[in-house]
Amino acid sequence: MMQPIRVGADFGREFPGADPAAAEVAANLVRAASAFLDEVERRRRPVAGLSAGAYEALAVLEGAGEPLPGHVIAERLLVTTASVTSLLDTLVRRGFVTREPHPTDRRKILVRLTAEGQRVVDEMLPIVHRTATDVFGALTAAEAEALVERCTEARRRLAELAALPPPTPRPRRVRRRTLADAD
Amino acid sequence: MMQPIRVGADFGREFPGADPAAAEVAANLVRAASAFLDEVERRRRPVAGLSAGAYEALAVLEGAGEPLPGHVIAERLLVTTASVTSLLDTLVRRGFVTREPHPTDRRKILVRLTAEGQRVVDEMLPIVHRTATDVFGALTAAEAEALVERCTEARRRLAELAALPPPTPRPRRVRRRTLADAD
DNA sequence: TATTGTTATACTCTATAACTATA
DNA sequence: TATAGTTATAGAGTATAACAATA
Repeated sequence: MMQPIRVGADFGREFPGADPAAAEVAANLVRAASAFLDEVERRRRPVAGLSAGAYEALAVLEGAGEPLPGHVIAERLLVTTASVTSLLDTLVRRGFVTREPHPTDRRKILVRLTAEGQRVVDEMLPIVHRTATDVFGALTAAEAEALVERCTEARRRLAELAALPPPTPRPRRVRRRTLADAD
Repeated sequence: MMQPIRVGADFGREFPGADPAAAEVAANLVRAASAFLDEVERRRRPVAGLSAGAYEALAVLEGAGEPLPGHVIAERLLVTTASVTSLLDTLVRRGFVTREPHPTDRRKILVRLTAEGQRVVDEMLPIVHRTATDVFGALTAAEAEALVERCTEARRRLAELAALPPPTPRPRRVRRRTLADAD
């Protein structure tokens, strides 16, 4: 009952110049990734009731293996330092990290994982990996490697595209209906 | 310079029972999908400055080909009717949809795309498909089909998992470091 | 009673801008 | 001047709960 997301037969007429197979790949990839993240969040919620960003911040800290200044966390999370400030407010309030002064540079703070924070990470990371195993563990080594390769090529291409100015208005579309109501 | 996201050599010791290949597939898939959505948003922003949810709502309306009651939009978007109310407030204010009374069921409203809303959809959808073509258009038919298949299997598996109660605490993890700082 | 939609409220995430302290 | 962090402010998105109107 769970079928691939497919484009309609008139896709080519409606979107001249667009590749139907590419559209299907994109739709199916995005939906799969989104469903995966939903399942991770569902399983992870009971651990500490934190948002995805908060769990990521804890994982970054734990991955570094040492206290980190705020702007480094901001870089890894791809958000502004202002956003990190409020994220850390939550984590400090919940007792999962502490702020301490940087020993040599007094502009900086160091964010340190508490024992409780470490406990959260120790519960949370296996949940993520277990979910991955539940979802993708049945793939053959070749299938897994092919998937990783395709995703890496896509990320490579996307990194190039992101460096370009957004393309200007496309050829106008002809008529209606595509993969709209695929759920 | 853009390499696949890989787990560390000690992954197996740290996360007994977790499949390293599955973890790599999950990480690469999620990152690729996220980068794709970022690029779509970057290209789509100039069209009308709407959020992803607002564009999706317009696409749902246009895909249906007729005015829809609010709760149907909520179902398709997987959000509550309360969320749709505020989403529609924005779209009405911007002039992209109108609310009108349902002819027979006076509890309902019908949301209708305006000419301006139609214009937004006509500009926006080709941008999405063009992005897909830019990113995935170089795949062979076999590669594309394999990708679609793997994603569909994952969604199928995830639909099963979502129906289960979240699994209870996993075997404890042994030591530190995995795919933390892969960016 | 159930359904539809709105309002009220609250919380999180994120951003920009202005500001302080420090380098 | 540049960097690090905070505060203030704002806006989007989402949710739950209570409610009104209608079926």
